[in-house]
Amino acid sequence: MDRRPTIMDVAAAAGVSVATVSKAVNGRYGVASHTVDHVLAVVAELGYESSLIASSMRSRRTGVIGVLVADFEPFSAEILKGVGEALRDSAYDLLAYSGSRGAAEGWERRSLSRLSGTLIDGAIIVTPTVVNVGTEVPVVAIDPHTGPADLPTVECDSFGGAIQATRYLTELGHTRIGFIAGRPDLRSSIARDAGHRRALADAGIAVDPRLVATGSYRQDAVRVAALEMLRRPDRPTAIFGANDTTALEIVKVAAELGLDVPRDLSVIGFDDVPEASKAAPALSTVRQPMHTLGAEAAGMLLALMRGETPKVTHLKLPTRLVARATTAPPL
Amino acid sequence: MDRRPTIMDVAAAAGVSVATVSKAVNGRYGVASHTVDHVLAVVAELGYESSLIASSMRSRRTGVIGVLVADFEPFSAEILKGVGEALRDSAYDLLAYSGSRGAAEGWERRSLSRLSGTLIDGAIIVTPTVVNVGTEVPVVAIDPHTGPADLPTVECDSFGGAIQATRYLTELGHTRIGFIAGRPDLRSSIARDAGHRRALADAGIAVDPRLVATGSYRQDAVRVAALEMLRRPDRPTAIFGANDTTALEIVKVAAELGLDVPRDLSVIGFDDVPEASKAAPALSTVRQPMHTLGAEAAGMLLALMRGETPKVTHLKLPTRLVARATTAPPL
DNA sequence: CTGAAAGCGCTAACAC
DNA sequence: GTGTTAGCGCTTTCAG
Repeated sequence: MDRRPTIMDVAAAAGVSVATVSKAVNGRYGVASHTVDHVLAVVAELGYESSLIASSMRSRRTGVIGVLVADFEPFSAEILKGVGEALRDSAYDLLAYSGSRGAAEGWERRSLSRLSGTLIDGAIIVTPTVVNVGTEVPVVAIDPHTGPADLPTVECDSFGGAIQATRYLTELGHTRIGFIAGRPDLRSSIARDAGHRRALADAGIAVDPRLVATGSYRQDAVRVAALEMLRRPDRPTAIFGANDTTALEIVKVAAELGLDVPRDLSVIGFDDVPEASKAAPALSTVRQPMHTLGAEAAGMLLALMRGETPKVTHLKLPTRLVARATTAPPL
Repeated sequence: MDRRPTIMDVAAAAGVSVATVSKAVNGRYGVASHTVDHVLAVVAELGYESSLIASSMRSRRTGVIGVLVADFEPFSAEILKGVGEALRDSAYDLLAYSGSRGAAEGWERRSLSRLSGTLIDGAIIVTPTVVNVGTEVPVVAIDPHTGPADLPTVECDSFGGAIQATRYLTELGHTRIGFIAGRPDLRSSIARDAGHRRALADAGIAVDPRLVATGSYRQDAVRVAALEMLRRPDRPTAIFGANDTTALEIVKVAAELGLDVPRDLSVIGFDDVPEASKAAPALSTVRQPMHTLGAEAAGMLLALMRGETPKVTHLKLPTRLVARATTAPPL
């Protein structure tokens, strides 16, 4: 726990000024090469590393890209892997940040504000609910939740994906299909709801309002909704959960109620997070390409940071149905 | 992209000094409550958020915990989720950092040095190769790679896990069992090698040095090793890869060589990252509890940061064999 | 109760 | 080619 050497320590040990050390370390011109060598030797000997904070405070460029998430949960972790892959060969460090109160409204504004202009040169915000953030650095949003943003965005086709999910259910022969939605104020959530209704309409099935509930992507709310829906005498034979976490919770509730999945109840989710395929039974779902989402956002951000204007600033990626073990024809 | 308001802007708008703003924002004593109210109102109006960097530069406490990784790959992403879960209800922000040259030796020293004492109040380092890092903040290492560290550590039982893997193979009837190791200088890697040999010895099988190679956890090296091993006339009927990434690459090479897994070759890995179960065929492996690893490290770090001395400073968690579709008896 | 002023470690002008 | 100096935005004594 001894004190980390500062640039002053190096300067003193090398017998030069701090300015010279700074120039030597950063490879600036105007320093004799033997001085550079000497300084670098002292740097190595002392194990000096410039403080990211102090330098970023002055220089306004840090070589760090930030990924802002509400929370490190499965979805954002997958995104992060994608961003990491895309940035692996770039010269950028990657910093992922999650505020302590991820759930609180406005986390993205707070995090961005705390980091931008100083610590990071650019940011990727994952599932922000607020997107009109004024910042000093380029920002790309992944799966933004509110209306059309002025921010460049990358997301998957939630509408189309939801159609795939519900259509799959209708094609299996289900007619009583429940839907447990995400947060009603969120864009992707609304799109999934709309897709569900469209598929139902396409199959000539009327929407039963008692078979639609709001889970808000929150475990407790999903549980309440699922319990109520599944205790009905005319309970649905299939439920579409607006994301995998929702769907997994539905499966759990069904099990508690003594219902066999998929015999008594089919369940399908959305996302295909790793947990979906590891669940028992493995969850049928609609896969969104989370790695690609992250990688595309990274590419877009890099372009923005180079001062370019990306040709596509609102990328929408396709989804794919992944039928696994929680779906079957109705009895 | 307008400039973020600084504390000076707030002070000017509120007609007070920056010192007063600082005190009001941070809830320090010695400010009239009506002044506080007024300042806070201005803060809200302007959308001011203190710069994490600037404050950390002065105050030495930031309320941020850092997770340092070489790279955001599957293993570290799982750890991160575990840490995130454990810290969800704490007051700490979580910051995960990966330097641009994650592969380079000494990344952990560099990252830690750049962040510690300034940006973060404590750190969890994932799979560091260097652990004698002198720092100003408490540090916990997960799965450290070198000898007994003076640092508190959390890791899984690599030795026992490797025994499980190889024993499973011998029990299936394999006698020619290859091993593609990780980096020879890494602790967990050495332990897996040792476990493999022990299980072989237990089964009365002599170690054939031609069936042991070093993959260094690097795709290219694994490929070379696997190709060489599998092209031998007396090729092994099973290979144990020191981690899942290694094993997955072995499966790939086998396929290219026209070998059917598991009919012609059994493959088993180590870790059970999400990718293992999603692979086709699904990878048999030894599961290490990555979430728990992360959560335990977080708990330990929190204790350290509170100034406590954790009773256990070197935690070793058990592993579990997960037999899936890449293992079968030899022909 | 409030404000002026001194830095935290570093970089970038600008002198020498 | 090298050193001096002025801040970056903030917190913290210490006066008033």
